[in-house]
Amino acid sequence: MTKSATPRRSPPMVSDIGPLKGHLGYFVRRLQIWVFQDFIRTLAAIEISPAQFSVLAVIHANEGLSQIELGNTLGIERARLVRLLNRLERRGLLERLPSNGDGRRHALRLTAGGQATFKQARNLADRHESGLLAKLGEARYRALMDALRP
Amino acid sequence: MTKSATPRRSPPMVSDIGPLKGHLGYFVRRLQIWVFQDFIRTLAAIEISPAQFSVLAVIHANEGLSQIELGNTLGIERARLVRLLNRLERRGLLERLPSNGDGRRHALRLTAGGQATFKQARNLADRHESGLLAKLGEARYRALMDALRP
DNA sequence: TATTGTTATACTCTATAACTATA
DNA sequence: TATAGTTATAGAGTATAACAATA
Repeated sequence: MTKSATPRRSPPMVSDIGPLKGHLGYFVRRLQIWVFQDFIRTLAAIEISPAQFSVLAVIHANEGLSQIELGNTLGIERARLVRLLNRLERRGLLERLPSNGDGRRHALRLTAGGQATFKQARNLADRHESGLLAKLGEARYRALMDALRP
Repeated sequence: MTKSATPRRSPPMVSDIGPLKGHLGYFVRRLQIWVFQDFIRTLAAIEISPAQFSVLAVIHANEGLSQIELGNTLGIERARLVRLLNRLERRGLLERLPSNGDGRRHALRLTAGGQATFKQARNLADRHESGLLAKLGEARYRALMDALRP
């Protein structure tokens, strides 16, 4: 090929962000979007979003927990969680079993297929994380992790 | 009063987050939500969201810039920006003037009312930021700022 | 009475595609 | 042909309220 097929576009001209320079929330938001976009791209082949990955991870680590516990752990509203779980259940990745003891609760479990998908997801998520470390540099990555972890 | 009027609720039981412990994106997301909720509460009285604040701030610092420049600066898609600006224009906070030179562009400016509202917003946003520093502690706040700023 | 899961509604955000007017 | 702004649509996230079943 002689030349790029993509049309030449003017370099995106960026302006002064003014007082946003002094706001933590602005930079946290920009980083979060950038990280999630990379995550989504990396796991696109298996169609697992960041929220779905977090749900599978917590169920995997806490088999039999209830929806309310899952929601509290991840900060997801219980009404929102219902639809999230519906989709994963329809995909055959998890099941809602009757809870022993409390008739109001469901005990959440990954199915065999859910375990397999989660294993793939974890491999891709690890690749994503290594990519972050490479792009941010070890020092900055470590500084962020140390400052962010509660 | 003798007792709290709010019903007693069981302490939210939180589970193990498993492999999420090793993912930067998880912690960045949790922090971002926490910071934005605080921002929204602090500026609730004047009904300015984080996105609206960022738009007012960049227009204030770059009077006459175009929508595409504003979008590039903040990472906001131009289609989304249209509705954001519509609302602020309807509230009388900004105006879209004809650009000299290029008939396709608008030159964005804050109105007098927009300047006044932005001044209020900046005061409240500063209070929000001081609150963050107090809640996170100076060391952690500084570490985050240093690691986040590009 | 309170809690768990569910349904429903409304609003925001994000991602596209297509249209227009201008260049 | 490409760009700036606009409109429209669909999907996801967020915030509520209300309901049934169970405690």
